[in-house]
Amino acid sequence: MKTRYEPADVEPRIAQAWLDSGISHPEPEGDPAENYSIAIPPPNVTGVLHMGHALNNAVQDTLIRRARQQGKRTKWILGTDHAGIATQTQVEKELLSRLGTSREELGREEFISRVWAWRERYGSQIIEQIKRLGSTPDFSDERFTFDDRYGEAVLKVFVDLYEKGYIYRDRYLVNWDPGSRSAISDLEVDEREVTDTLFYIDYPLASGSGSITVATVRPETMLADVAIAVNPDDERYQRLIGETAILPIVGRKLKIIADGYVKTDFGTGALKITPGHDPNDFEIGNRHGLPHPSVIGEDGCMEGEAVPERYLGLKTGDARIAIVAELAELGLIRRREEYTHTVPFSNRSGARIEPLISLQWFMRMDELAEPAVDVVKSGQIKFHPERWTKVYLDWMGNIRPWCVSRQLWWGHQIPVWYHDDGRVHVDTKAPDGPGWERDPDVLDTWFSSGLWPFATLGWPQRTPELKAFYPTDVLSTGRDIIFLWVARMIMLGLEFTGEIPFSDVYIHSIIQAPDGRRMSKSLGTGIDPLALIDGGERPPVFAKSAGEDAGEFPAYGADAVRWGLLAMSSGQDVRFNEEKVSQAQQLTNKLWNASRLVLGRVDAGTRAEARPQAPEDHWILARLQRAVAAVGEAIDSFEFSRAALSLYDFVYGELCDWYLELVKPRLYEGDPDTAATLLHILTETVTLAHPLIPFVTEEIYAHIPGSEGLLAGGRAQSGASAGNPDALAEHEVERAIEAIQAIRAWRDAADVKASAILEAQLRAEGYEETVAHLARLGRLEIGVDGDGLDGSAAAIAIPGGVIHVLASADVDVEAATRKREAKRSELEAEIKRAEGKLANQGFTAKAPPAVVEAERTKLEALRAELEAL
RNA sequence: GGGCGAUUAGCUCAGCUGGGAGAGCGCCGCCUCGACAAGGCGGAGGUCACUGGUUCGAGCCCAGUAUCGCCCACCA
Repeated sequence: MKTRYEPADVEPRIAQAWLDSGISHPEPEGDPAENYSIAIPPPNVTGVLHMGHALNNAVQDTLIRRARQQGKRTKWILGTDHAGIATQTQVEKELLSRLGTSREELGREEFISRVWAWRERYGSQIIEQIKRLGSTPDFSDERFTFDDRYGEAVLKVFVDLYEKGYIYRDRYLVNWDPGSRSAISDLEVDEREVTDTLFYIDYPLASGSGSITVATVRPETMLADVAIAVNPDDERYQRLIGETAILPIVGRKLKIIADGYVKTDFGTGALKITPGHDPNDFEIGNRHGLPHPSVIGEDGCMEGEAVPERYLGLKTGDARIAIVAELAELGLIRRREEYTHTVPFSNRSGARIEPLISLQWFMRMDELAEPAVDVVKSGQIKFHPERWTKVYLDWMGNIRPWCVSRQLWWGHQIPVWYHDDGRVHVDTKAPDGPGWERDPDVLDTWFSSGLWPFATLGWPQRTPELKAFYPTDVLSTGRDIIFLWVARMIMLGLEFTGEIPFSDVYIHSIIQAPDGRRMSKSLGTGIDPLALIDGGERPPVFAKSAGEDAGEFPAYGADAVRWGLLAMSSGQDVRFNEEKVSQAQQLTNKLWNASRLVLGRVDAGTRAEARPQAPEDHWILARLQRAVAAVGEAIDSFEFSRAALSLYDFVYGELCDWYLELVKPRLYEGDPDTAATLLHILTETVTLAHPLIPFVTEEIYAHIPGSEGLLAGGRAQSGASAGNPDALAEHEVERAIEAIQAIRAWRDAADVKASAILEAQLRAEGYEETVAHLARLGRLEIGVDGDGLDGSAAAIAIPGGVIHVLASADVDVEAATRKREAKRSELEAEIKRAEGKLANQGFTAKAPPAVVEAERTKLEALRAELEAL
């Protein structure tokens, strides 16, 4: 065994062993209440692994491995998402750049087959990357949201919802994304701040007596104006309500109407109403029974009956310039001003949203939302951290219809056929006979992902998988898709299975770039998890100054990356910090070397068993017990950073820093009880650590004499960590540790060489069992006969007493005295504080007795220590 | 406009139900001591953003202020 743990030598081999072992592929048996299942958030089939995946995989794999240790039959459902827009866009780009062709040129069927080919080529990439992380989803049972079987479930859901009246088709104002040339949902729209010119335009009154001025940033939409609205209480316009204005350029008559929506203090207080191209105007138009003509087509160019011929086909931007020029010529532009406001952009294509009236499929959500609200309010589904509950409930509380149709090709085609004669056929199967044509649109990707937890298990068939693993237990994801995905899974799960799809929703942290920006490939702030694992270029975002080379990542290994990410993420958004990964690397290395110490010294015949002999054995067993509880509770309550740090504290701060040092003499003597106990401690420690750092623990486990099978197979924590902790022994060891630290600090202060063994006298009770440790680790020769005090050069204060150090050339007496006096005044100050507190009647009267008692005990101990000094 | 979160050591962050401020990294000093130099030991370093309040006692609870971040929302 090497002195340094090299993850690269170990991890691939072990990952393969896990794959071959079948541990992640359960038989579909038993009851979902006893079984444990998680459905992975399916990554985009053409995606590559990023930090969010790495963290989320660490989370889910930790949960899954813990469940295995608890003896549960576990299923981690794996699969990928066809990701409609994203994938289609990617393939279209590829077609254009490599073949100079477009999907339109290829035709629908050919294009789809190209996407499948693309999927064959790149689809397994992210799955391979997930393997490298050490994740153990069921690789033998991979799903895809565009598989035939999955597709059947999607169509069935559509048809059912249609028949129940939830899904309907309507001409409605939608968010049109000119980039992907499709409608998109409200959730795919980002608001961005933009500076536009606000034009004040005079609309002449039909009466000929003057004009009314409206303000707009989109003059080109005026061609679709149907009215002018003012606030009914606006005194300026009272007399104009009911009058008629003339739409410039076109000459159409516009009624001046009153509507409470109009603000009196913005613009001119008069609003042009364009229901065909503005959501608010659409509402107002509906209230007043107005038509909603359209002047902008799906290609973002001017079209429609209302458009004068000279403007037809112009892009909206060009049309704006031309129309403003014409208005200026007519003398109707009263004013222009800079105006900064937020406007919608597609977060798919980045294009500015063009609100358009369009014939689309919608899903009514309010009724479906009700039970989905109830199960969260009642606690059947819990969010972690808990604050996301409110976010979810607020959104569900005023949920709006969902536009589910997309004008794409890569997706589940809507199962609706239209006949020449006007008949409509909605069914999972095509109708017989001629004259039918299928709706060309496909469903929003999130429509199919919404079925993920049950469609992956074979629903609508009552498959053994569905019976055994649905409902699932935990859904772990990022907060950006709470509405897009989580909410829809809950609604659709309840509607179609009658059960909650999962009982806990864990919302993991977002890991930001080291400089606090969003991690993004295009910004150059992304960090590739695999570069961290296997070593690779450290991105420029790490550079201390611009242009400086940030060097390379060492090959930290998957364990380090997993632990590091978990330790970073405490439910809060955090900056990526490489030190945490490095800290984890040290942890794995430490554990590795600790195991070398133990395994190199025990016989092959030794079997792990707790056979405590000395106080430190009881102490470490108690600490182990505590660590097992702490790590377990932390994982169970989704506090992964706490779990990671609790583990670290135990392995580093207790096991390696102290126990191994204390036990060394007995280990070197070859004491069989010590060896057995050490093996027990080591076995239990790797078991405890395994969900968080699976590779190194598996590797160590394989070297432990008598170990059987794979640790990942679900070895349970052996509960009997030697029964009840021996409180007395624990206390003895604690004070021994404090004493050793005091001695070391004193040696340092007194400038004593590390190699010097000093003669000393112990003057303190309670070290009978541990005095040898004080001597060895404090590098003292401790006599206990009480002689030799005359030669005392210094006194070291330790809990419950003092150690006298005999005069020696190695001791700087002056420095030692300074140290002693410093300690003395420290003690005096603390005594004073404790006395003051106890003298406070309020404290003694109102504080809990236990607290007061603890304070008294502490004071006594301090006084004793000072006394001894 | 509404909501949520953050503000603790030089840096990145812990600190769960109120009872003497912690970690990792960085910094200083010592150490090739039979697991580990990616190591060990010791140390320095903090008015817990600010102002009030509740309490015997506040980093933690309450009110307000400031700064930063995120989410939701239909002001032309």
